[in-house]
Amino acid sequence: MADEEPTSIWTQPEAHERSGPGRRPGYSREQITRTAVKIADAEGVEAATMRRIAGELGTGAMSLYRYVPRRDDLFDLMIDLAMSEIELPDDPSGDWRADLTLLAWQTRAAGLRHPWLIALLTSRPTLGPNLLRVHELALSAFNGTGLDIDDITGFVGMLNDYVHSAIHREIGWLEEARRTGLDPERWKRDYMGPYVRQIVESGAFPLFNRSVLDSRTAHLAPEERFRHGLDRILDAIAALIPSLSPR
Amino acid sequence: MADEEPTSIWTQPEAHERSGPGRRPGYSREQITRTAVKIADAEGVEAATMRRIAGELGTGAMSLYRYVPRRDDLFDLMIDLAMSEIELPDDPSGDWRADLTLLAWQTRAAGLRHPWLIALLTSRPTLGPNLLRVHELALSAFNGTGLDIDDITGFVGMLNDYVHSAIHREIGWLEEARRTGLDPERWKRDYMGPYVRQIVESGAFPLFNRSVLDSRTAHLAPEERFRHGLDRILDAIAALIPSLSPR
DNA sequence: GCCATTCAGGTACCATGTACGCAAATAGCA
DNA sequence: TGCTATTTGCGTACATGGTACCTGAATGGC
Repeated sequence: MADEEPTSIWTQPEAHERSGPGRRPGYSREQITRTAVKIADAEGVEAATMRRIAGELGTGAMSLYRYVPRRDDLFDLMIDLAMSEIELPDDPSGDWRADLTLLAWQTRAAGLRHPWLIALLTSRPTLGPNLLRVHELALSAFNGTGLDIDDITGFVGMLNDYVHSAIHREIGWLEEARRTGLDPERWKRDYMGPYVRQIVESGAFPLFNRSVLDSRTAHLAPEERFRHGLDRILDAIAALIPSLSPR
Repeated sequence: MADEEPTSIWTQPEAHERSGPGRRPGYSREQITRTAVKIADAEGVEAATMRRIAGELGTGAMSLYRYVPRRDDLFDLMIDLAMSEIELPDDPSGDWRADLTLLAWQTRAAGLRHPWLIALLTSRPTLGPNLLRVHELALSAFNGTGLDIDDITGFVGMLNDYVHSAIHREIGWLEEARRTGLDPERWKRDYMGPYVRQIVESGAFPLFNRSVLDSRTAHLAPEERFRHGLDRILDAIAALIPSLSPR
């Protein structure tokens, strides 16, 4: 039963409820994944090392390898666990805009709860069951609009691009502050601040300056900023749907 | 001159042309960065280790630390070097759509030449001079359209989101194949293929199935796919610009 | 020609993923 | 009730990574 061949973790389900000889497993994929998620939430993914996770569970690092082939696979499991928190109806409501709005806010909530989620998600081409579930609902929101599948995937892609990068921006410098070990306020003032001020004062990039100095949305609460961008993307999609266009 | 304080590398320019006592530097930031880029292009960022870069230059790993504070800063320098290859006019042409199209294709070209670029760019909030230059041109493309700065940054963000994630998708599984050490063809067939087939055959996600089986754009050449998506985003932006709308 | 200063880079330390191997546990069978 | 095949638990060990520290070599000014 040697699997020399590297295969996706989703094709290697956990051996459940075995009935034969041999010691019973003392842990589980889910338990390990939950522990990893807990650590990553509190201290960042880079803190969720095999030894650390094992330590948290009161065991040795190598024990984990009975449940997870490689650390990268654990990332896939973490992503899927986080995605499982996204609560959506089983079927689309018929109002694509409402469905996608709900999906966007749910995704944002999960992304803020697990600041590593979006970075992992966009860095690994993974297709866990919960990602599939969410994606399926996104696609099905456009059912009945008369769009063909290419347009639908295109629009869902547009929305996902926005949602992911908006969350990324919202978290980005917060995470960077944590990684460098400074508290967010100091990071902004002492680390990035002086450089940005220097750029602004140089006057070399006038529109960048305006985007820093004259921006109104920059001073909005994060939720409002997210809502603004989301509405704009949904407006854009609406404008591209021929059957909705006045023309 | 102890800098205990962590500061952005852009506020710590290289000490050029010193006139005092002491040995002359034998290397330079740029030389080190170019070497790192060359290695990363050929074997991935993870191969561009301090030892490896130093080895390529015929020196010891620790010598690099005279020029670059930390490896992360080297990433910022690599990003900026790659961005410097993006060739753009100094001033917008007056045709925002043409300018942004050029920018998108130039960005794609750089992203394909340096498969690590987009991943690093989206994972690090960096503001190197060349990124600023490119961003400034993107913003200035909308000068004269009567849009306020918040709308402009919003539209530029929409475009960037698309361009980055489209390149990411185009490279994504290719990079994953390289990381796992399989050649791309085998990776698709043996690694991801069986799982996708299993999902499709389960029939659990009908629209996902259609997006896999009935998609026409999936079979387009990568350039055409990119062009399609780009046109759609630009159409969407155009539709959102009030002064261009028929209404 | 001496000296303060700067660079080169070897050595060393610690953290990480993980291959290997053996001990412990367990269910079926004698 | 042992015996055995099988499976898990996990200590040890190795390779590889970033980088702190330190010594010696080079260099321009006095």
